[in-house]
Amino acid sequence: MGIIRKTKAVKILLDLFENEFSAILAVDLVERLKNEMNKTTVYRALDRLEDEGIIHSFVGKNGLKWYAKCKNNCTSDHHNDVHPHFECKKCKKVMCLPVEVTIPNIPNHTIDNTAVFITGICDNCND
Amino acid sequence: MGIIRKTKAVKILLDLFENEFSAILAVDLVERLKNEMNKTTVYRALDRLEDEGIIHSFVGKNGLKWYAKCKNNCTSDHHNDVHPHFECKKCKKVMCLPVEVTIPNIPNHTIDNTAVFITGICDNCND
DNA sequence: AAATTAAAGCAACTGTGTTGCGATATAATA
DNA sequence: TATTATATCGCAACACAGTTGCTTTAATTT
Repeated sequence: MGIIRKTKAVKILLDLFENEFSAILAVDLVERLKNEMNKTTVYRALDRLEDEGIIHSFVGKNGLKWYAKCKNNCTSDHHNDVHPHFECKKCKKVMCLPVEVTIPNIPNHTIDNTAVFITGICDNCND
Repeated sequence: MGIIRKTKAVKILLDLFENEFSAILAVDLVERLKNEMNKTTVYRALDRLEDEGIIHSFVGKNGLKWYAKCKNNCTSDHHNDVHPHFECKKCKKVMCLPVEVTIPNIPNHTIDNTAVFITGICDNCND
């Protein structure tokens, strides 16, 4: 762990996430890259990038998997990106929101991980 | 809307949710009821019950669909159950938490719906 | 450059959820 | 109660995201 090969697939994906502000659907990546690599390759490379703490994944309302770049020094052991994900009903984009969500104390429960998924209308579409 | 037929499937499902505190996986329902009804029937009856505001659904970390009984006078138009769902890593149960989660204001964003999914260890397993 | 190790490609598969449609049950009406 | 209308059921087939096994190819190591 800690070592990730700079394969063609990894380079392409890294580049893609570098230039993409919003999150990307796994299936969209497969579609966009179908001429450059096999879908198995896409899924496996995404897995590796996530293991390395370079990107993180989450599941949308419909059960589809999204990926977005990590910004908070995540490692293979721990993802620090516990921010909400926001899906705009208009432009359909999904974005990471740079805000903290505080979960109220729940008696006797040990909280391990929190995923917040918000839908609504984003700032861009709200003008 | 507002009228739901008391079919065999609906009765069985209602009874099941009445006696079940935690949420139930759709696939588990299909499995549990496979001798009594077809899986298509299960999915369609669940749809109807959700439309009527009797149960609500959400998606777990793995993309699987969960259903749980509504407790806050939900209607077909609006589900008021905006509580977190908590999955225990030990007993694997998923429960609705009766707490409010406040999402911080996000400039220029219109919030429509919020889904919070928490994983950890529940009170029952924490003793 | 040769050997080692990891990633890529392909095809076939898994599993959840959906759809179309004829058969059947429920409710409305006569 | 018998008849008609309408919604649900069951079945088989399908859609589709994601996975697996295995062989080939590419990236590192020595």
